[in-house]
Amino acid sequence: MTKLPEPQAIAEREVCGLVNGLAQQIADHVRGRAVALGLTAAQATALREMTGPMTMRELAERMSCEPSNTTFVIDKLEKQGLVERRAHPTDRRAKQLVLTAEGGSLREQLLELLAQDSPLGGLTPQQQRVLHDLLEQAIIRP
Amino acid sequence: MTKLPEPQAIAEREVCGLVNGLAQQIADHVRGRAVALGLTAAQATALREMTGPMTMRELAERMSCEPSNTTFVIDKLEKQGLVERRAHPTDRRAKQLVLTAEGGSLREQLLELLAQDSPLGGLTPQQQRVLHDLLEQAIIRP
DNA sequence: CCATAACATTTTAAGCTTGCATGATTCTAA
DNA sequence: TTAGAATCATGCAAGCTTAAAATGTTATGG
Repeated sequence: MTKLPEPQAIAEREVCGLVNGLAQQIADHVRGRAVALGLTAAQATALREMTGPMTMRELAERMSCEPSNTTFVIDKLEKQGLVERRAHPTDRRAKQLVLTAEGGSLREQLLELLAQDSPLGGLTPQQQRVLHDLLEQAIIRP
Repeated sequence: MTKLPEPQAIAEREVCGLVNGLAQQIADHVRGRAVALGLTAAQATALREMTGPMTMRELAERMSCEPSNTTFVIDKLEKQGLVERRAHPTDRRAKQLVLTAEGGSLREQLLELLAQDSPLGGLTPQQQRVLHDLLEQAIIRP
Protein backbone atom coordinates (compact mmCIF):
# COMPACT_ATOMS: atom_id res chain seq x y z
CA MET A 1 0.00 0.00 0.00
CA THR A 2 1.51 3.22 -1.19
CA LYS A 3 1.22 6.37 0.83
CA LEU A 4 -1.30 8.93 -0.37
CA PRO A 5 -0.08 12.52 -0.53
CA GLU A 6 -1.06 14.24 2.67
CA PRO A 7 -2.94 17.54 2.30
CA GLN A 8 -1.01 19.11 5.14
CA ALA A 9 2.31 18.38 3.47
CA ILE A 10 1.08 19.86 0.21
CA ALA A 11 -0.14 22.99 1.98
CA GLU A 12 3.22 23.42 3.70
CA ARG A 13 5.07 23.05 0.43
CA GLU A 14 2.86 25.72 -1.05
CA VAL A 15 3.54 28.15 1.78
CA CYS A 16 7.27 27.53 1.37
CA GLY A 17 6.98 28.42 -2.28
CA LEU A 18 5.14 31.63 -1.43
CA VAL A 19 7.75 32.62 1.14
CA ASN A 20 10.42 32.11 -1.46
CA GLY A 21 8.42 34.07 -4.01
CA LEU A 22 8.01 37.05 -1.72
CA ALA A 23 11.69 36.93 -0.79
CA GLN A 24 12.50 37.10 -4.49
CA GLN A 25 10.14 40.02 -4.94
CA ILE A 26 11.90 41.85 -2.13
CA ALA A 27 15.33 41.00 -3.54
CA ASP A 28 14.31 42.27 -6.96
CA HIS A 29 13.09 45.48 -5.38
CA VAL A 30 16.42 46.00 -3.64
CA ARG A 31 18.32 45.15 -6.81
CA GLY A 32 16.36 47.69 -8.81
CA ARG A 33 17.05 50.51 -6.35
CA ALA A 34 20.66 49.48 -5.81
CA VAL A 35 21.75 49.91 -9.43
CA ALA A 36 20.66 53.55 -9.30
CA LEU A 37 23.40 54.03 -6.69
CA GLY A 38 26.02 51.91 -8.42
CA LEU A 39 25.59 49.04 -5.98
CA THR A 40 24.76 45.37 -6.43
CA ALA A 41 21.89 43.81 -4.50
CA ALA A 42 24.22 42.10 -2.03
CA GLN A 43 26.18 45.29 -1.42
CA ALA A 44 22.99 47.24 -0.87
CA THR A 45 21.70 44.65 1.57
CA ALA A 46 24.93 44.86 3.56
CA LEU A 47 24.79 48.64 3.58
CA ARG A 48 21.15 48.57 4.65
CA GLU A 49 21.95 46.30 7.60
CA MET A 50 24.87 48.44 8.79
CA THR A 51 22.82 50.21 11.43
CA GLY A 52 25.97 50.88 13.40
CA PRO A 53 29.41 49.43 14.13
CA MET A 54 29.28 45.65 14.18
CA THR A 55 31.37 42.54 13.61
CA MET A 56 31.43 40.43 10.47
CA ARG A 57 29.43 37.75 12.22
CA GLU A 58 26.76 40.17 13.38
CA LEU A 59 26.40 41.46 9.84
CA ALA A 60 26.20 37.90 8.51
CA GLU A 61 23.36 37.17 10.91
CA ARG A 62 21.52 40.32 9.89
CA MET A 63 21.93 39.38 6.25
CA SER A 64 20.95 35.75 6.90
CA CYS A 65 24.04 34.45 5.18
CA GLU A 66 27.35 32.73 5.91
CA PRO A 67 30.19 34.75 7.43
CA SER A 68 32.47 33.89 4.53
CA ASN A 69 29.99 35.60 2.26
CA THR A 70 30.19 38.84 4.19
CA THR A 71 33.96 38.72 3.75
CA PHE A 72 33.34 38.77 0.02
CA VAL A 73 30.74 41.54 0.10
CA ILE A 74 32.55 43.77 2.59
CA ASP A 75 35.71 43.46 0.48
CA LYS A 76 33.81 45.23 -2.32
CA LEU A 77 32.33 47.91 -0.09
CA GLU A 78 35.74 48.54 1.44
CA LYS A 79 37.32 48.94 -2.00
CA GLN A 80 34.70 51.58 -2.75
CA GLY A 81 35.58 53.40 0.45
CA LEU A 82 32.14 52.93 1.97
CA VAL A 83 33.12 50.75 4.93
CA GLU A 84 36.20 50.31 7.11
CA ARG A 85 37.45 47.25 8.94
CA ARG A 86 38.86 48.27 12.30
CA ALA A 87 40.31 46.30 15.17
CA HIS A 88 37.62 45.24 17.61
CA PRO A 89 38.02 47.10 20.93
CA THR A 90 37.79 44.04 23.18
CA ASP A 91 38.12 40.93 21.01
CA ARG A 92 41.26 40.61 18.94
CA ARG A 93 39.71 37.83 16.84
CA ALA A 94 36.97 40.08 15.59
CA LYS A 95 36.88 43.12 13.32
CA GLN A 96 34.64 46.08 13.80
CA LEU A 97 32.91 47.34 10.68
CA VAL A 98 32.31 51.08 10.49
CA LEU A 99 30.70 53.15 7.75
CA THR A 100 32.81 55.94 6.30
CA ALA A 101 31.26 59.38 5.85
CA GLU A 102 30.64 58.54 2.22
CA GLY A 103 29.18 55.18 3.18
CA GLY A 104 26.86 56.80 5.67
CA SER A 105 25.45 59.28 3.22
CA LEU A 106 25.06 56.65 0.53
CA ARG A 107 23.20 54.53 3.05
CA GLU A 108 20.81 57.42 3.71
CA GLN A 109 20.06 57.71 0.01
CA LEU A 110 19.57 53.96 -0.22
CA LEU A 111 17.09 53.89 2.65
CA GLU A 112 15.09 56.66 1.03
CA LEU A 113 14.96 54.79 -2.26
CA LEU A 114 14.00 51.56 -0.53
CA ALA A 115 11.15 53.24 1.31
CA GLN A 116 9.55 54.22 -1.99
CA ASP A 117 7.15 51.71 -3.55
CA SER A 118 7.50 49.12 -0.84
CA PRO A 119 7.56 45.49 -2.00
CA LEU A 120 4.96 44.91 0.72
CA GLY A 121 2.61 47.47 -0.74
CA GLY A 122 -0.09 44.85 -1.24
CA LEU A 123 -0.59 44.62 2.51
CA THR A 124 -2.07 47.13 4.93
CA PRO A 125 0.02 48.13 7.95
CA GLN A 126 -2.21 45.91 10.08
CA GLN A 127 -1.62 42.95 7.82
CA GLN A 128 2.10 43.66 7.87
CA ARG A 129 1.99 43.48 11.64
CA VAL A 130 0.29 40.10 11.53
CA LEU A 131 2.81 38.91 8.97
CA HIS A 132 5.64 40.19 11.16
CA ASP A 133 4.45 38.22 14.16
CA LEU A 134 3.89 35.02 12.20
CA LEU A 135 7.34 35.20 10.65
CA GLU A 136 8.96 35.87 13.97
CA GLN A 137 7.30 32.83 15.41
CA ALA A 138 8.19 30.65 12.43
CA ILE A 139 11.87 31.50 12.54
CA ILE A 140 13.87 29.18 14.74
CA ARG A 141 16.49 31.05 16.71
CA PRO A 142 19.65 29.15 17.59
CA MET B 1 15.55 70.21 8.07
CA THR B 2 16.52 66.58 7.67
CA LYS B 3 13.90 63.91 7.37
CA LEU B 4 13.29 61.83 10.48
CA PRO B 5 13.17 58.09 9.95
CA GLU B 6 9.54 57.06 9.53
CA PRO B 7 8.35 54.27 11.80
CA GLN B 8 6.37 52.65 8.99
CA ALA B 9 9.45 52.42 6.78
CA ILE B 10 11.41 50.83 9.61
CA ALA B 11 8.66 48.31 10.25
CA GLU B 12 8.56 47.38 6.58
CA ARG B 13 12.30 46.91 6.48
CA GLU B 14 12.05 44.60 9.45
CA VAL B 15 9.35 42.47 7.84
CA CYS B 16 11.49 42.20 4.71
CA GLY B 17 14.35 40.92 6.81
CA LEU B 18 12.11 38.34 8.43
CA VAL B 19 10.80 37.13 5.07
CA ASN B 20 14.37 36.72 3.93
CA GLY B 21 15.28 34.92 7.13
CA LEU B 22 12.46 32.43 6.80
CA ALA B 23 13.27 31.86 3.13
CA GLN B 24 16.84 31.03 4.21
CA GLN B 25 15.54 28.66 6.85
CA ILE B 26 13.47 26.87 4.22
CA ALA B 27 16.39 26.78 1.78
CA ASP B 28 18.65 25.32 4.46
CA HIS B 29 16.03 22.67 5.19
CA VAL B 30 15.86 21.69 1.52
CA ARG B 31 19.65 21.67 1.28
CA GLY B 32 19.97 19.37 4.24
CA ARG B 33 17.51 16.83 2.87
CA ALA B 34 18.85 17.10 -0.68
CA VAL B 35 22.37 15.95 0.14
CA ALA B 36 20.99 12.69 1.50
CA LEU B 37 19.81 11.98 -2.06
CA GLY B 38 22.96 13.23 -3.79
CA LEU B 39 21.26 16.44 -4.95
CA THR B 40 22.10 20.10 -4.47
CA ALA B 41 19.50 22.49 -3.10
CA ALA B 42 18.76 23.97 -6.52
CA GLN B 43 18.40 20.57 -8.11
CA ALA B 44 16.08 19.42 -5.34
CA THR B 45 13.96 22.54 -5.71
CA ALA B 46 13.60 21.92 -9.44
CA LEU B 47 12.68 18.29 -8.84
CA ARG B 48 10.16 19.29 -6.19
CA GLU B 49 8.45 21.72 -8.56
CA MET B 50 8.23 19.19 -11.38
CA THR B 51 4.63 18.27 -10.63
CA GLY B 52 4.17 17.20 -14.23
CA PRO B 53 5.37 17.96 -17.75
CA MET B 54 6.10 21.66 -18.14
CA THR B 55 8.20 24.14 -20.09
CA MET B 56 11.42 25.76 -18.93
CA ARG B 57 9.58 29.00 -18.35
CA GLU B 58 6.88 27.39 -16.25
CA LEU B 59 9.53 25.75 -14.12
CA ALA B 60 11.38 29.04 -13.76
CA GLU B 61 8.20 30.69 -12.52
CA ARG B 62 7.58 27.90 -10.04
CA MET B 63 11.16 28.24 -8.80
CA SER B 64 10.96 32.04 -8.72
CA CYS B 65 14.11 32.40 -10.77
CA GLU B 66 15.26 33.44 -14.22
CA PRO B 67 14.73 31.06 -17.14
CA SER B 68 18.46 31.03 -17.87
CA ASN B 69 18.98 29.60 -14.42
CA THR B 70 16.69 26.67 -15.09
CA THR B 71 18.76 25.93 -18.18
CA PHE B 72 21.72 25.52 -15.85
CA VAL B 73 19.89 23.40 -13.28
CA ILE B 74 18.04 21.20 -15.76
CA ASP B 75 21.33 20.54 -17.53
CA LYS B 76 22.55 18.87 -14.35
CA LEU B 77 19.38 16.88 -13.77
CA GLU B 78 19.39 15.74 -17.38
CA LYS B 79 23.00 14.56 -17.10
CA GLN B 80 21.93 12.48 -14.12
CA GLY B 81 19.14 10.96 -16.17
CA LEU B 82 16.39 12.35 -13.95
CA VAL B 83 14.72 14.66 -16.48
CA GLU B 84 14.30 14.71 -20.24
CA ARG B 85 13.92 17.68 -22.58
CA ARG B 86 11.40 16.85 -25.29
CA ALA B 87 9.98 18.83 -28.17
CA HIS B 88 6.90 20.76 -27.12
CA PRO B 89 3.81 19.30 -28.81
CA THR B 90 2.43 22.60 -30.12
CA ASP B 91 5.13 25.28 -29.73
CA ARG B 92 8.42 24.65 -31.47
CA ARG B 93 10.09 27.40 -29.47
CA ALA B 94 9.51 25.60 -26.20
CA LYS B 95 10.77 22.38 -24.68
CA GLN B 96 8.70 20.06 -22.59
CA LEU B 97 10.37 18.78 -19.45
CA VAL B 98 9.46 15.27 -18.37
CA LEU B 99 10.67 13.24 -15.40
CA THR B 100 12.25 9.88 -16.20
CA ALA B 101 11.19 6.83 -14.19
CA GLU B 102 14.28 7.29 -12.02
CA GLY B 103 13.54 10.98 -11.63
CA GLY B 104 9.98 10.26 -10.60
CA SER B 105 10.95 7.80 -7.90
CA LEU B 106 13.70 10.08 -6.61
CA ARG B 107 11.14 12.88 -6.45
CA GLU B 108 8.88 10.68 -4.32
CA GLN B 109 11.72 10.06 -1.88
CA LEU B 110 12.51 13.75 -1.81
CA LEU B 111 8.94 14.75 -1.02
CA GLU B 112 8.87 12.29 1.84
CA LEU B 113 12.10 13.67 3.28
CA LEU B 114 10.87 17.24 2.88
CA ALA B 115 7.65 16.48 4.70
CA GLN B 116 9.62 15.46 7.79
CA ASP B 117 10.48 18.19 10.28
CA SER B 118 8.83 20.99 8.38
CA PRO B 119 10.67 24.33 8.42
CA LEU B 120 7.26 25.82 9.30
CA GLY B 121 6.95 23.65 12.38
CA GLY B 122 6.75 26.70 14.60
CA LEU B 123 3.32 27.52 13.25
CA THR B 124 0.02 25.74 13.71
CA PRO B 125 -1.91 24.70 10.59
CA GLN B 126 -4.26 27.61 11.22
CA GLN B 127 -1.37 30.05 11.40
CA GLN B 128 0.07 28.57 8.23
CA ARG B 129 -3.23 29.28 6.50
CA VAL B 130 -3.15 32.89 7.61
CA LEU B 131 0.44 33.17 6.47
CA HIS B 132 -0.48 31.60 3.15
CA ASP B 133 -3.20 34.16 2.49
CA LEU B 134 -1.04 37.12 3.49
CA LEU B 135 1.79 35.98 1.26
CA GLU B 136 -0.54 35.41 -1.64
CA GLN B 137 -1.87 38.92 -1.27
CA ALA B 138 1.60 40.43 -0.93
CA ILE B 139 2.94 38.81 -4.08
CA ILE B 140 2.40 40.92 -7.16
CA ARG B 141 1.40 38.79 -10.13
CA PRO B 142 2.42 40.07 -13.55
C1' DC C 1 0.64 39.01 -46.70
C1' DC C 2 4.43 41.08 -44.21
C1' DA C 3 6.97 43.78 -41.09
C1' DT C 4 7.47 43.94 -36.45
C1' DA C 5 6.88 42.86 -31.86
C1' DA C 6 6.79 39.30 -28.52
C1' DC C 7 8.31 34.95 -26.80
C1' DA C 8 11.19 30.48 -25.36
C1' DT C 9 15.47 28.98 -24.77
C1' DT C 10 20.40 29.13 -24.57
C1' DT C 11 25.13 31.21 -24.04
C1' DT C 12 28.35 33.96 -21.70
C1' DA C 13 30.26 37.05 -18.28
C1' DA C 14 30.07 38.76 -13.82
C1' DG C 15 28.92 38.37 -9.38
C1' DC C 16 26.78 35.72 -5.25
C1' DT C 17 26.66 31.90 -1.82
C1' DT C 18 27.88 27.87 0.57
C1' DG C 19 30.92 24.47 2.96
C1' DC C 20 35.14 23.34 4.47
C1' DA C 21 39.89 24.10 5.94
C1' DT C 22 43.07 27.28 8.36
C1' DG C 23 45.20 30.55 11.64
C1' DA C 24 44.54 33.42 15.41
C1' DT C 25 42.27 34.24 19.68
C1' DT C 26 39.21 33.43 23.58
C1' DC C 27 36.67 30.50 26.68
C1' DT C 28 36.15 26.57 29.87
C1' DA C 29 36.80 22.96 32.87
C1' DA C 30 39.93 19.90 35.25
C1' DT D 1 47.38 26.97 35.11
C1' DT D 2 46.71 24.65 31.09
C1' DA D 3 44.89 21.49 27.55
C1' DG D 4 41.07 21.24 24.73
C1' DA D 5 36.86 23.16 22.85
C1' DA D 6 34.70 26.99 20.86
C1' DT D 7 34.77 31.34 18.23
C1' DC D 8 36.07 35.02 14.59
C1' DA D 9 37.54 36.00 10.24
C1' DT D 10 39.39 34.51 5.87
C1' DG D 11 40.85 31.67 1.47
C1' DC D 12 39.38 28.51 -1.68
C1' DA D 13 36.62 25.33 -4.63
C1' DA D 14 32.31 24.32 -6.34
C1' DG D 15 28.04 25.55 -7.48
C1' DC D 16 24.08 29.13 -7.97
C1' DT D 17 21.96 33.32 -10.01
C1' DT D 18 21.32 37.23 -12.78
C1' DA D 19 21.50 40.32 -16.91
C1' DA D 20 22.30 40.89 -21.57
C1' DA D 21 22.89 39.23 -26.15
C1' DA D 22 21.89 35.75 -29.70
C1' DT D 23 18.90 32.34 -32.20
C1' DG D 24 14.87 30.45 -33.67
C1' DT D 25 9.78 30.63 -33.45
C1' DT D 26 5.12 32.54 -32.94
C1' DA D 27 1.73 36.29 -32.71
C1' DT D 28 -0.17 40.64 -34.36
C1' DG D 29 -1.36 45.04 -36.64
C1' DG D 30 -1.53 47.33 -40.99
